[in-house]
Amino acid sequence: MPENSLFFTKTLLKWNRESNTRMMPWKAEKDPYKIWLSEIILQQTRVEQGMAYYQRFILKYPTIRALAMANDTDVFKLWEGLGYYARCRNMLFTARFLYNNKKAVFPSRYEDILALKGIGTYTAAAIASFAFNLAYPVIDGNVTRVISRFFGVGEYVDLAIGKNIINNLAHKTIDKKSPGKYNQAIMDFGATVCKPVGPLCNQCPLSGKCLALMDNRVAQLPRKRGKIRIRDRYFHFLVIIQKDQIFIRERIARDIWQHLHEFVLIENGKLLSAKSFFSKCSNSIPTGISYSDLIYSSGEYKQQLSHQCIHARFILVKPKKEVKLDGFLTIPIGSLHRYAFPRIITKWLAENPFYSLP
DNA sequence: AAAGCGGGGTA
DNA sequence: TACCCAGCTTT
Repeated sequence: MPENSLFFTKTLLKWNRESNTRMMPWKAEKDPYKIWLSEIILQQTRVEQGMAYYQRFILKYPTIRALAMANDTDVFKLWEGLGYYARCRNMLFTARFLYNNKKAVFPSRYEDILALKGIGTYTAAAIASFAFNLAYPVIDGNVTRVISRFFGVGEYVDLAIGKNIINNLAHKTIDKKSPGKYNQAIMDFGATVCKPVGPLCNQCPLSGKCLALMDNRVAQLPRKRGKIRIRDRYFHFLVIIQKDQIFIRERIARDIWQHLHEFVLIENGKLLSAKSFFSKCSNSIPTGISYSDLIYSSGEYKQQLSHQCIHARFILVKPKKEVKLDGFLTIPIGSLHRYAFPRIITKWLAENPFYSLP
């Protein structure tokens, strides 16, 4: 087994030197701030999806100080569409923490990096190895897959037992001399060769000693526990327009899309037509708004989240009586673009420009 | 240990 | 459809 582990490490480094053609803007980057940003953006996010966001962020907020000074609305606007918005919140918090308490210097010890909000074991190891060449193995989806296949780990990798085995193997196989290079190598290898589906075993340099391949279990590994169940929710967005102003508010409840914005939201057990919406939800609808104020009602918009499926209808009204709403911002329609909204709302906005509506 | 959190790509 | 992606935090 130790010789297999050495073969594994050497082969990945060799593959990285000779065959790894994957290019990313933050490769060879040494600024811990930029590495941090790239790693946060890439949590549960494909490189191709995060690339443009990274470029825009670096341009607008090139330093810890710049990010610490930014206002929340602008930063969330830049994050809009990327998902997992707690990442954005935590980055802002940590940037301000570092700026106010650490002279805007990013910590260089693994434990100190790990202690920062929004940074877990993967991200701490990535920053420690890439920026400071410390020998901490990254363990992400790629690494878990490559290791579990090559070493034939059949335990559930999302349970403590399997995690421990992967963790031990990762520590055993990391190259102590070039941990950054090695971490980069194994992730790129997992993304381009040892892929989740359709791995390129026929041209894989590890195939000679890959236990999963020998046992014909490549497609079965890594093993994971059962899947989650998805909850359906039905959102009715009441879009209220009054003298070229529109009502929006920030979502602050303990729910999805925290710190993004929305219109008046009324949730129901099922998706209602505009007409039944006004009759069935009358006690949730702000006073002074009635069916006779209806200008337009959209079809069904759907969005699949990791744990929920959102069904939404947009109902546009222009109340005849003046309405006031507590907790809402009234902003000019022309300023909508400054605020971050969930994808389902930006999609509706894009397809229904207000100038085209009656 | 399990749940919750986005959005998009791929077979 | 189902699965997964350079995961983390809270329950």
